[in-house]
Amino acid sequence: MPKTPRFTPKHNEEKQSRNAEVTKANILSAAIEEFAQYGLSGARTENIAKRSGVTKAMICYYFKNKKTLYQAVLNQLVLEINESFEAIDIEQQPVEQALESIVRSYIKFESKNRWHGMLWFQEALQNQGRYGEQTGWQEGFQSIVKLLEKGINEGVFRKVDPFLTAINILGICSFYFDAHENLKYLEPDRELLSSETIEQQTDAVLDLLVSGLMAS
Amino acid sequence: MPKTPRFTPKHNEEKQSRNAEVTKANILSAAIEEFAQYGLSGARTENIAKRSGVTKAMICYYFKNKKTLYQAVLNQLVLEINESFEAIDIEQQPVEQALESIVRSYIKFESKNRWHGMLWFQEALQNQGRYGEQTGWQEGFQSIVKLLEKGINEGVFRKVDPFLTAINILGICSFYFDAHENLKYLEPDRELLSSETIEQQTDAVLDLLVSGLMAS
DNA sequence: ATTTTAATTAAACAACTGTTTAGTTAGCGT
DNA sequence: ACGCTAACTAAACAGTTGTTTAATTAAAAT
Repeated sequence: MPKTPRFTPKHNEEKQSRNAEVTKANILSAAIEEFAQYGLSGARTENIAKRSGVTKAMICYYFKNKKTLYQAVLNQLVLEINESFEAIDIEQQPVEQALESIVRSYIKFESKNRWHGMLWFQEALQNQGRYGEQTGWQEGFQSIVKLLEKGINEGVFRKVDPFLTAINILGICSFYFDAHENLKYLEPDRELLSSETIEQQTDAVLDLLVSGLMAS
Repeated sequence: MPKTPRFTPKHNEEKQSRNAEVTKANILSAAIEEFAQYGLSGARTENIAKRSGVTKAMICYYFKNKKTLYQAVLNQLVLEINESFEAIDIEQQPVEQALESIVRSYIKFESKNRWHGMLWFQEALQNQGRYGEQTGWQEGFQSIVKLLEKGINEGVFRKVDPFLTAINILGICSFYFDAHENLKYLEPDRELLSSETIEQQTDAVLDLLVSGLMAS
């Protein structure tokens, strides 16, 4: 069994040449980027190696092969999304406020975590790892549906189709980031990923959704 | 110089074994599907060949190589989207009605033309062919922005950010189709691509957008 | 009918890419 | 300080994939 190497105990953890955990993590995060851009068959192990500053052999050393690495990436992402969203308590807050906090945290997640949405999209396009069937984000989706139903029953939201509307909410939040590389040419001056613009976008989304959903 | 073979003049154009135009078109449409799913580097010429029922050699015979074929696909798609949207006259109609006809025709286009949106997304993810810079869809986008500005000036629409809102409209319309392979697991009973559900989705989108945008 | 040309294919080729191997080195434990 | 083990590398290997070649066949032209 492998003994777990620790960070350099003295001085600080400046640069440490050999550390299994670290390089493994480096490969994984490089792989996320590569797979997010190019998908399973389009990704190149060479690129993943370069991105993480190791040789191709390391990938097989730690992850057996490309496909296994891809699965590892998928699992990693499921973990990350779960821990990001389990904190939110929708049940307590009033529906309008709950909607706002969901949208805010989802947009924040997408902006901090670009690769996630992109990889999710690759999965949608190619559907190889059956990411769509994985638990985790499905529950998140269902909680949006529930929230909408609750709001409708309370008479706060208009009578929309909860399922389709939940999809559309997801779409509004994701599209801006996932399609960014194409959208950025539209108004080159406006830096779409700057924190100010993201702030404006968040407001725009909330504005549109709240006005679109509220009764009366 | 190649003489252009015509369709069989007599009887009908049932099945014709050898016809450059037809096989070229077959390859092109097979390539659209393959590239839309797997992107440039992920696509396999072998698959494109199989999908179009010819040998790999034909691809190079007609399109030189994979990259050139990819460019041809991109050009083809620009043509198609242009001819689909140049017909719409937004200027004349009242803004609310114009918005509705844009959304309707955009959703219809996406539903009839699944690969387009998917390929556009691949471009967004990998940004290799600079599809985002290509003319055509940018103009379409600008016309949505213009429409929103007009509606705001007339006091029909609320004072939203026209640029961001245009992106969000696009997002709502696209996401449903582009992410379909992941969304379809959410409610397996509901056939998302059936004409009824698409109809419902169109109504849901229009409902959300109109309520979200209208003043008063 | 025959010739000619373009469309098409099968198989070889070449380039690329994922995986393995054998060997090297850093760092920990003693 | 020394040796052992795990982290790591370079290069070879094997499998895949894009492209080319040479031969074949269908259809148009004469």
